[in-house]
Amino acid sequence: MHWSKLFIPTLREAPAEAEVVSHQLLVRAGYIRQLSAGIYSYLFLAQRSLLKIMQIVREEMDAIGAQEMLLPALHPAELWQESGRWTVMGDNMFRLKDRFGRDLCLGMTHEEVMTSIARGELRSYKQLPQIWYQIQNKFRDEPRPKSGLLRVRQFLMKDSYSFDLDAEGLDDSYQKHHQAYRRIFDRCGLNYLVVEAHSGAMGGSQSHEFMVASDAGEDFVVQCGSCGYSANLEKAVSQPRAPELADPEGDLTPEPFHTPGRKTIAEVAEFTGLPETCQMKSLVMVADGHPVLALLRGDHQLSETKFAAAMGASEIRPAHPEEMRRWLGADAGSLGPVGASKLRIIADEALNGRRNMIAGANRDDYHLRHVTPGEDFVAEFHDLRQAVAGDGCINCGAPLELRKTIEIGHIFKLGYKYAESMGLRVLNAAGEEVPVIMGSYGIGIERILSAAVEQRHDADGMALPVAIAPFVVVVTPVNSAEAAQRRAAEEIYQACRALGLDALLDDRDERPGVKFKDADLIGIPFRVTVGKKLAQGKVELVERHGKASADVPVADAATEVKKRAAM
RNA sequence: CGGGGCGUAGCGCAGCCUGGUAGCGCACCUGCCUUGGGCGCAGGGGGUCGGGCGUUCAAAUCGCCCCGCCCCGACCA
Repeated sequence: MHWSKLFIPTLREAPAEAEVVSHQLLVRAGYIRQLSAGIYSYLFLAQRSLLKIMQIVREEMDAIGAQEMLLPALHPAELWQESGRWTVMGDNMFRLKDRFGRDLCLGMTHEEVMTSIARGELRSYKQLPQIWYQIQNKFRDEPRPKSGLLRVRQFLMKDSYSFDLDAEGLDDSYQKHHQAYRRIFDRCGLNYLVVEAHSGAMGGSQSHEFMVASDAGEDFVVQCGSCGYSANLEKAVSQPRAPELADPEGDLTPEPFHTPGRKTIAEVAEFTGLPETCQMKSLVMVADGHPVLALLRGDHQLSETKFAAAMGASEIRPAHPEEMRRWLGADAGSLGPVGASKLRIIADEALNGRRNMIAGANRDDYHLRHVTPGEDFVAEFHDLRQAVAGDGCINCGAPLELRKTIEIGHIFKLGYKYAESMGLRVLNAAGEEVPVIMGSYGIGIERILSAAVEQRHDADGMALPVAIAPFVVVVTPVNSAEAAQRRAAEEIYQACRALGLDALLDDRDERPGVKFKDADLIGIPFRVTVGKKLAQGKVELVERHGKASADVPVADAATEVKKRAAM
């Protein structure tokens, strides 16, 4: 295509509100424009890139036997009421009414619709397995859209759903997706990692996330450099570091001592001269309406995800100050497990086997020393703490690293949740009616583009991988006043097209600097510069990523690009 | 929803405190010039100063209300 005819509105300066690199560059390079908070228009270049990403996704999904469909974005409330998610999704769901006052919503995900199709049509185990997918807009009323295309209210998702007769079949569908996702992200040129994840509001038993390491991301994952264990921080388990000081020996009795004004772990540590690892942190929580005292080692943080899972609770919150006083008789800062009879007590495993620790006394401005779990109070032990960098790997003991990441894909084993709530059953070989076991699998299309920009950019702009760049090569005559350059550039451009390369001819009447800057900014992987060396029959072939440059004969330029682009 | 910041030409910003003709750079248009990294010169177009109400002879500027956007937090597949 001829650049002079295209709409590629590049900017010298990034809009003030863009903070993360991918947002700044996508706007500056004329890929996207914002319509409203978390709502973006994808202009010509973005659309070309997204179409390429979607094509890769399609090819790999089709390769595992998945069948593409397109479901509605507009859903009746009844469907979501059946699964129970009409209420579960809360304010995150866009809701509207039709002219008759009937409730509708915009689809945030499509388990309900897919399940409703399946239950209407699937009758026999002989029809299984099935994998159905679509690439479609999702709508989520995010509390806080941010970071350009990374967290938005309307976005493209490839979502697929598997239907199997039994757990073994689901394993197979899950593995197929896992492999397909690897191929998709490999082909898109991303460096990514696969981590264990928790299932959240989707429900289900097993789940993995595909993550791209980036400071622009919002998820934290821990990773073991030694054995490869990796998990979302919400889910990660670890060996805690050893307490800094050994516990006092013996069957000592809890003993109150005055701690005036010392409320935080740090203040008590400073006051007693003992490390934070000697203290029990007491957090009063409410899980599905029931009061719970959660105990952690002083230096550890509660993982709310793990806590909710341990409680089997769907809604958890910290207790209000008046609740704490009612249940324990003291304010936050002096709370502890000894004598806490009105609450269920659960403790992190790092406290199991510890002796004679310090805890709040349930009396304002007092703490207890010599508190021992199992002797001075009874608690259930669970993994409740958030892993931290430097903890030991649960598998091999090596120190864990913490990385910030962008989630680009997520696969779930749903189990029977939707089949049961929505009545999706088939007859098995024995003629018995059994529920179908499901999986659901998502890829954020725009996040692939954003993550690629985050991962591959420099001071001049983006350097997109060949597979997802809007064009593979741009042919740039340096001096558009020179007919010979124009002619050679046009020939090379045509030769590239003849080889099936997505080529762009920069035929604009601009100074060379402008053309170079623009080409770098929008991130075309290869540039053929037609300039002075044309007199010797040579042009320059420049790779955007790394800026390596080579002189090649005019006649070889297109084939050379083709060769390098295939690498 | 809590905290903070911002809203003046397409983009980046000044002007506001101390009320009195709306400015700068880039971009855009015309002409000349130039042609290997956002070139130069000359001329030109473009503004409900986010919106409403109020104060005032007079409001971008002061007051009140509202809206929008961004960041932090809460929340989140």
